[in-house]
This record gives sequence, C-alpha cells and structure tokens, in this order.
Amino acid sequence: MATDVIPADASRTRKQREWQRRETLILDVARRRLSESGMAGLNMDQIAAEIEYSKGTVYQHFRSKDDLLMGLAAAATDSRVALFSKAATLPGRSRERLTAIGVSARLFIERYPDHFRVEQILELTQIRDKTDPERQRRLAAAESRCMAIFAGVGRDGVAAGDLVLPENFSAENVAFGLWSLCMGGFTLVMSRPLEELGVIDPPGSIFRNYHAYLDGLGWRPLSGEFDYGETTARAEALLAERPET
Amino acid sequence: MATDVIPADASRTRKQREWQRRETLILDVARRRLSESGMAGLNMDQIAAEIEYSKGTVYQHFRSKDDLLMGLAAAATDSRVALFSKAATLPGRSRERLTAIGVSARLFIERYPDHFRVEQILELTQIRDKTDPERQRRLAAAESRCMAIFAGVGRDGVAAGDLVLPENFSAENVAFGLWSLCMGGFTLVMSRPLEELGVIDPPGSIFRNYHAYLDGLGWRPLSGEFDYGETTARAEALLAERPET
DNA sequence: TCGTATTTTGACCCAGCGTCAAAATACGGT
DNA sequence: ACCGTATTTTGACGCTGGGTCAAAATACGA
Repeated sequence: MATDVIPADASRTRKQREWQRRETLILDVARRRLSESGMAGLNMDQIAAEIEYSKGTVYQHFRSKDDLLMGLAAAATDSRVALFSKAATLPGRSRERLTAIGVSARLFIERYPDHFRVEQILELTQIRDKTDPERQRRLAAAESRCMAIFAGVGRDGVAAGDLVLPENFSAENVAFGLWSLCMGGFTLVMSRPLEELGVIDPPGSIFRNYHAYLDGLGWRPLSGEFDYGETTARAEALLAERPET
Repeated sequence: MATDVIPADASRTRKQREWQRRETLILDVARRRLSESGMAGLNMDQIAAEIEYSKGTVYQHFRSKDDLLMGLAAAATDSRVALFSKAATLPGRSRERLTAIGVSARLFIERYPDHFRVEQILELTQIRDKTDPERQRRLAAAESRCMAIFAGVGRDGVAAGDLVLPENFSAENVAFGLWSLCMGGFTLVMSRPLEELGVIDPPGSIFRNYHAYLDGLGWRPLSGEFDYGETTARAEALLAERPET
C-alpha cells in the first residue's frame, strides 16, 4: 500500500503548517480581546476556549501570558516595518519619502489599531523576562530595521544637500524626533479627549507637527516652498495597495 | 475634669491628619514598589504588610488596586503641575518661558522618576472604571492646568508678535506638539537602548528636538538668533529651589 | 496489530484581588 | 468608673485566573 506511505518530509511540513496556522489563530484571538477590553479582557482560559484547544496547547506556543503579548508586539512591529519599507520607496526627494513614512505611520494606526494598542501596552509593561529570547530578538531586529529605513532616507537627504545635520546629531537622531512625535502624538490622541483641552483636529495636527519639526531642522524643501499635500496623496496611493493583515 | 474633654473639632482634625498621613504612606510604598518592580511587584497584601495595617484598611482608602494607581497618577500630575507653573514664571520672552517649561519636563523626570513611570503605566492601562470619580476629576483638572499654562505662554507669544499661529492651529495645538515630543521622547529613552540604534545622546536630543520644532513653527527668537543655553541655565536655577516631594 | 513517541488535555496548585462578619477600639453619656 | 453604641480595623475566606504536569489520546512506524 503505497498510498498511505506519506514521505516523512511532506508530513513534517504539513504538521508545521498546521502548527503555524494555530499560532496565528491564537494571536488573532488574543489581539482582538486585548484591543476590545484591554489587559483585563485577556485571559488564557478564554483564549483556549475560543480556539477550541486546551490551555496546555496554548502554553506550547507561548511560554507565558507575557510571551504571548511579546508575540503580538512582534507581529505588530513586523507589519509596521512592511508599511515603512513600502513608504520609503516613494519616488522623489528625501523629504518626500519622509512624508510618505509619516503617512505610513498614520495608516498603520488606522489599519491595525489593535497592533498599535499592543505596541503601546508593551511600551510600558516591563516584560522581557518570562518571554522567549527568540521573540525578543525578532522584535529588536524589526525596530532596528525601522531605524535603518529612516537613516537611509536621512543619508540621502544629506547627500543631496537637502539636509545639513548639526554636530552630534545623526540621521538616527532625526528618526528619534519623528518617532517621539508620532508615538507621543498618537498615544495622546488615543488616551485623552484632546478636543476638550482645546486642541484643534489632533490627528491632523500630528502631521503638521511632523512638518514643523522637519522645517525646524531645515530639511529642504521646506513646507512653505513645496506642495506636500500632493506628496501625501501619492504616498496614500502607493500604500493603498495590498490591504491585507 | 475639663482636660479629657477635647473639642469635637480638634479631635476630628487630628483624626483627619492621621488618615491623611496614612494615605500618603500607602501611596509612597505603592509608588516605590511599582517603580522598582513594575506592575508585577505591586501587591495589595504586601503593601498592607509594609505599612503595618491590614488589607481592609488599605481598601478603605482606595476602593481597588486600579484606584490606588489612579491615586498615584493624580499625585504625579500634581507635582508636575507645580513644576510647570513655577517654570512659567521665568522672566523673559515667551519662548524663554517655553524653554523653562521644557527644562521642567526634564527635571520632573529626573526628580520624580517614579511619578513618571506611573504616568506612563497609567497612559496605556485603560482603568477609569473601578476608580473613585473624585480622583478622576482631580487628574483631569491637573492636565487641564498644564494645558492652560502652555496656552497662556502661547497667547503671550502671539500678543508680542513672536509667534504667528497657522490657521486652525491654536496655542493648545503647539502644546500638544511639545507634549508629544517630550512624552514620546522620554518614554523611548526609558524603554529602549537608543544608543545601540545609533541615536547620539538621546536625552540631549529631546531638548534639541524641542527647539527644532519651535523653530519650525517660527516662534521667535529662533534658536539660531538667541542664546537658549543661558535661558536653560536660568530656568534650572529657578527650578532648583524647593527640592521637596 | 501492536508498541513507542508525540501531542493534547484539563484537573490541580497557588498567588493575589476584593469582601465582610466579627473583633477591637473610640467615644459619649450616666 | 462603667457601660452601650458607633466607628474602625482585622484577616479568614471566596473566587478568578496564570501556569504545571501526569494521564489520556493520538500519530506513527514496524
């Protein structure tokens, strides 16, 4: 009976595929719960029930609840990196590409609000222990890639003479500034009723702040001498493709 | 025997004082634990043990663990407001006072790192329910005061002709930008090894980013035409007084 | 068909939050 | 000084939810 003899290799991969599918399933369920009802709503027993496997099985994928959170963060950062790299391919001047990255930061939050929530939660929950080192490594690598994308654009700007970096200020420092502005801005927008405090159009304001900062650094062309609205539209078109999770 | 007849009024206040003392004690212990070992290290039983009262007594001050966290946040924001208001009194041009506020944001983190940690944790932990409405009100009021301080400086800047606000952009929007920059910046500094990612002198970079942003808005005098180093030194001197908790 | 390796299961342990009836204490009146 | 009432404090207890592990189920090869 040759039919029931499945090559060990194929069997292995089929199993691996199923395992992978299940891991994704766990992450999806966890992400939804976390985003819907916060940390309080994330419960290992419920996750197990929802995916129709036992708790022990969940614990074979993730060694602890924290590790599961870390898994969510890694997935989130991966999708962010995907969006960023795409944005950085926008044809045009360095600051236009930077604009595209800014747009992608906004799109990231619009498209994957759950991922952003997770990133935020991880931001301030000192986890690190009790989590799989491999997952930690993956997260760090993804962050590193984000930085590298920025730094690349920055170097191009310097090379083209559009940007002159101050002393002791690298392209990564600029990235740090923009990152602070976006992260801080979106965090505040999501956690507080800013309109009530007198802030007009907070989300739009983030974009404006982004450009004000770049203007302040003297990154040419300045927003007064260029139509970044058009650039934004092009970036949105570029990033509209492939709307998958 | 008139001596054992203590006026009801005095008795009441003595009790109130003791109660207040105990509340402060609880908050101090909780803050230290939280800052030292994160959420995992914050434990109602241990707090009770450490202050040498029973758990029930702790629960008379705070209706839940979340409520205790909210209490910590309120205390943190209060001390921030104190620092901000002081900073806003620096004599000089509007942007100098803004510089002083920036300095106070840094000092806040240096002086009360525990408070900052707490604010961060609260930032992303959806609590609100299960907490005393009065405490919520107090927290919102303190945030509102921070905004008001900024907005006041902004209005002065506009009045003096040092700042021209774009359309649909209020002084509060500027505050929002600076707030994002500082909060995001300090959060990143505290949570990640930025040097490893290529960022030179992250804390100093926050200050530079702050001024780059203000330059971008065209808030005069621009950093190229004024010695804000001197302003910073003055602000530090002003804020050095009264180093109490 | 059977024995071994692997995977899955869920009962179980325990930490920790929040409750509440009982104990302790304070206080006012006699 | 004594007692009764009001207030405060206590800690045992209930219960939820994270994490473990021996036993059951399943897969696989001979």
